[in-house]
Amino acid sequence: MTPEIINLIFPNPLPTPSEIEAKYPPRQLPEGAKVTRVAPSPTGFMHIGGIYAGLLSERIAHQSGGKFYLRIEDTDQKRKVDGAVELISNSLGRYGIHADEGVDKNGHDFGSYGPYTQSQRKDIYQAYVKDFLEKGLAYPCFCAAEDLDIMRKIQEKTSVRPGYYGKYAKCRNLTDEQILENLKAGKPFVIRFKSNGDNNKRMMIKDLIKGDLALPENDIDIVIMKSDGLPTYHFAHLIDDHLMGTTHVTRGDEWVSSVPLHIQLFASRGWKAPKYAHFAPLQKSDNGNKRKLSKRHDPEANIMYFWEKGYPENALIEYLLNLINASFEDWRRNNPDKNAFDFPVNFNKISNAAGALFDFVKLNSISKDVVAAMSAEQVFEAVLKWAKEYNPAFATRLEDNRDYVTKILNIERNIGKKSRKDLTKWEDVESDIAYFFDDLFQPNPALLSPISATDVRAIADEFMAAYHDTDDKDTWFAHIKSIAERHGFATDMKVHKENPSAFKGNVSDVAKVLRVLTTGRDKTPDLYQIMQILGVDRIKRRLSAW
RNA sequence: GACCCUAUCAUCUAACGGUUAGGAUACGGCCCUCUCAAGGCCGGUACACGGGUUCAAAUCCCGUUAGGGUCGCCA
Repeated sequence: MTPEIINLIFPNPLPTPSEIEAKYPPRQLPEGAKVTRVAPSPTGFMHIGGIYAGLLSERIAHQSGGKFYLRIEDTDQKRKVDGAVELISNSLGRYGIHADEGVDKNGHDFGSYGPYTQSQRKDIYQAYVKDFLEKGLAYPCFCAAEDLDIMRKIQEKTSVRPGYYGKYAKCRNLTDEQILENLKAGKPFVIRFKSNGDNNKRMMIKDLIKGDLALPENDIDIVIMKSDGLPTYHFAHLIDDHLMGTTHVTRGDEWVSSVPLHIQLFASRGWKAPKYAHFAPLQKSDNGNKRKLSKRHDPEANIMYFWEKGYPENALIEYLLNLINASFEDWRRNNPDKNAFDFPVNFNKISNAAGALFDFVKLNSISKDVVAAMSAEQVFEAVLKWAKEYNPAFATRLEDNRDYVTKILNIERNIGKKSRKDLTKWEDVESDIAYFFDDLFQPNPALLSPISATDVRAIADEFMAAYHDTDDKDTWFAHIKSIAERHGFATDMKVHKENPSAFKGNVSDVAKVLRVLTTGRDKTPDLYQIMQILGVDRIKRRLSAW
């Protein structure tokens, strides 16, 4: 390629590769330290898979004493959305996935291997593209989209492998004169990599998750620089992961078939390629088939879904960790008090099978455990934070009744293994505790049947006549038992079970009357504690209102 | 169409030539019990199919079937 052509392609001055490399010295890291990254595109949508990828990469890096950074891959200007970087940064931060280097929520760089936004690295990529051109490793291609469509149709029709390679790579053999002519005519062009690969040969690839793979060499002359002057993913990967010193690339397994190309690219510059770890993306069951969790069809693909529902951040992290390494749950059982981030993540233990189905049942179960391990105060703060964003009226109620609600949340909490585990997510709290508030309390006398109205009346009256909120639980229950006895209900469950026809019911029916009358529900947490919190006046009112 | 990957309970998975195929979630039962939840105990359910190799196969090989992925100026 003549200097004249290259100057026509890159008229503006560019740094040389060695100038650039001088600014990216090798990282001084201890032996075995891994450098990883998460590299989302700012599309305005944070996929749960992005959290999965971020978590995995972050753990791998930090557990090895290495570095983890965030890079914004915005080379597709069409898909770029305002505010997307902030969303990415906030999303990762929310789950405790902190980058050592990268871009903050305002789009500002931190760290010394930047810039970390690809659109700001245009000169760097172009410097290398120019170098590729000079070395004869790349060439300009003037094929328009329509030309490529025709090419593909012909390939389809003649049943040959589609793609820009071999004799189909028309621009590969353009003469300098032809290139000059096109350039001078102002014809749009891209730069393509001149592949020397042979599709009939296999190359052995070691993937940290998938194991050894034999993939065909790449013979396609892929685009490395688009007509807008920005690089494609493949080229940006080569340049960035080299300069930024990435040692381990963790990414979705849709990239597996590009690995031969990537290795080829690294080899073309004599650079050491990073190690690759390809994981299967989260799946969704669809009519008996599995498919990727999709932005369009699955609300839970969007990380915001979990914010709206109020899933504790820890719950999602634990669930994801469990998918990353199934041994997590054993570890958790043996280390109930440790931070989830202390769990040692291991590439070898990532399943190399097809992607896992996202399982809400399991998530909910984990979430219940996570919530049960929190203090009432912690739950209160978390619910309040959630409500401020998603249920402002409830937030106001919470703030106006901080102590009262904290007491409610404390019912049967932190009593070891028997702690209540009925709270899954913050969204559920409002309806769970509604009956503690007079304006939300809904009487439900239908639940009292088949107990007779006279019995209900008598139970309510007699209970109230001798209810003292200073009584301890045993005294309180003895009182209920005595009411049961007086009205022909068994006080002993076993006695009732042996001879049910001798009684109207048993003491649980008496408790049920009180429960339904005071809460409007037939299923509640411990009634003694509920009454303690409700207070004498409220109980009296509800028992007599019937 | 070509190429690559994958296949164990309903779900996530363990097993790396010899196990009554293990665990967790879910489900069912019992116990506990003022209801519910929790907890304790118990239970059922799986090696996709067909051939090999081997004394021995979920595990290795081949094929079939099924699923997933790639083949873009998207990442």
